[in-house]
Amino acid sequence: MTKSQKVMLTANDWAEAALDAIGRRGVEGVGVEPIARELGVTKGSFYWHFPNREALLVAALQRWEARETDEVLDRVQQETDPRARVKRLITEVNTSKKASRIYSALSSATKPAFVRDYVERVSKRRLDFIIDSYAALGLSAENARRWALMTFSVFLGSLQIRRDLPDEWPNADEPAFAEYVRFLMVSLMPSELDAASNTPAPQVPEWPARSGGHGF
Amino acid sequence: MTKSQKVMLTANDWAEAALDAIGRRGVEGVGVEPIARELGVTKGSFYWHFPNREALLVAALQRWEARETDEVLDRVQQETDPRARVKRLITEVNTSKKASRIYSALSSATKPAFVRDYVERVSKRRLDFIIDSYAALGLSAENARRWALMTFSVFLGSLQIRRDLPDEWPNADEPAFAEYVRFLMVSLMPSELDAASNTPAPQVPEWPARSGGHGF
DNA sequence: GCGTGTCAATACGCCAGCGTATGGAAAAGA
DNA sequence: TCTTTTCCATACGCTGGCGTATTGACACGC
Repeated sequence: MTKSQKVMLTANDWAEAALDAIGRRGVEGVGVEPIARELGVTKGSFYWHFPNREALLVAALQRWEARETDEVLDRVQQETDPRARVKRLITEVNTSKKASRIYSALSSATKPAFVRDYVERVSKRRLDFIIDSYAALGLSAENARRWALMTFSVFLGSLQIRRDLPDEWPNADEPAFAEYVRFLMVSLMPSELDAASNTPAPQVPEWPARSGGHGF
Repeated sequence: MTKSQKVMLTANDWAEAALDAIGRRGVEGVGVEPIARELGVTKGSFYWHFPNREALLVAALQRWEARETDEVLDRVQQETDPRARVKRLITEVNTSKKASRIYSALSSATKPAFVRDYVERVSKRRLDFIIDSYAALGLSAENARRWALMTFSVFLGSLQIRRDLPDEWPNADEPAFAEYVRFLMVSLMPSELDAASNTPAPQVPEWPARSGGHGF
């Protein structure tokens, strides 16, 4: 354990700093010399831990993929009730402004081509998880997919709105936030009729009309 | 009219090329020398039309803001029926893959600080337009806002899904696309009960429970 | 104590991109 | 025709960031 007082950076420290830089300055903003300055060292340290800048990006992306799947999904997956899962997913929008910035920065990145692979895997895992949650409610495969796509869209779109129009988004401590969450829960949850309509696998479309709705 | 055969670039040509570069390489990818190469000229041409790179970005953003408000909204605004407007907005997701890439690149950009102002104005105009569309259905201000936030989220999230998970998104020519649009229309449209419940401006929440839903 | 391995600082060459300065060609005006 | 204006090319200096090479400072095993 070599760790006197000079802190001794590890490769994970660099990867974490790179992830932070992605969130604050985008993928293009990940430079070894700028990050070295932020860490209080020079790039002489970096090129001992990594062969080049691309390896740093790979390490950061691996770290990101691990966190966005294992940690986040595990936290939502502890909810056994599918309805609680969706609600948890919605309220999860307002947690970790930093993680959402990283997601959007990676989603819009193009330059290192392999970034797209990580984004695609993480996004697909999330979507599949939501699909499974809706399927657990008894929906057919097609319907579960439709509901999941809409819920995932709301999740992603909410992240962007909160970033682009922060004044238009209710704060988590305001009552408007809880009201909006309740509103979304009603809108993003199929009614019992939908679920019940799925037991014998009907061939007719399961959502052609709406009898009631949000009325009271 | 000086315009023999040497094409004679104008400032708008540069701004348009910069917008295209934003969509393909992000805001950081807007360089005067790379764009000059793409236009078949040198930067000697650029610095005659613009004082510096920042001015090019401003010109590109002004052009973008004008297009995203006047053109797009006018195209949707021609629909007088609020329901048709929302449907038009949804199907508009699948048009112009390039425009959506520009939007997302600008939305995740941070470096020139004034980019955020343009994104905020364009986003707010779009959201306000959707809010007005729902208000035209007879919803209260709070409810119109809630529905609009959800619809706008679906719109933005769909753009991201189509970019991050293109395989999971139905093509416009497949029947699954039309079915999903119909599904969204049902989900993103308040029922007549909701609208009717708004005439005397009731003080009780207008969406506490759901009587029916997507069942058939 | 003494080498060995670990981590970081320094110095260097390289390249891409910004901004400037200057010159040139061709059309427009006089 | 001669000047002026318009638009672009060329050449230059400058900066920031990448990658390499070399050296240096500790810690630890022996």
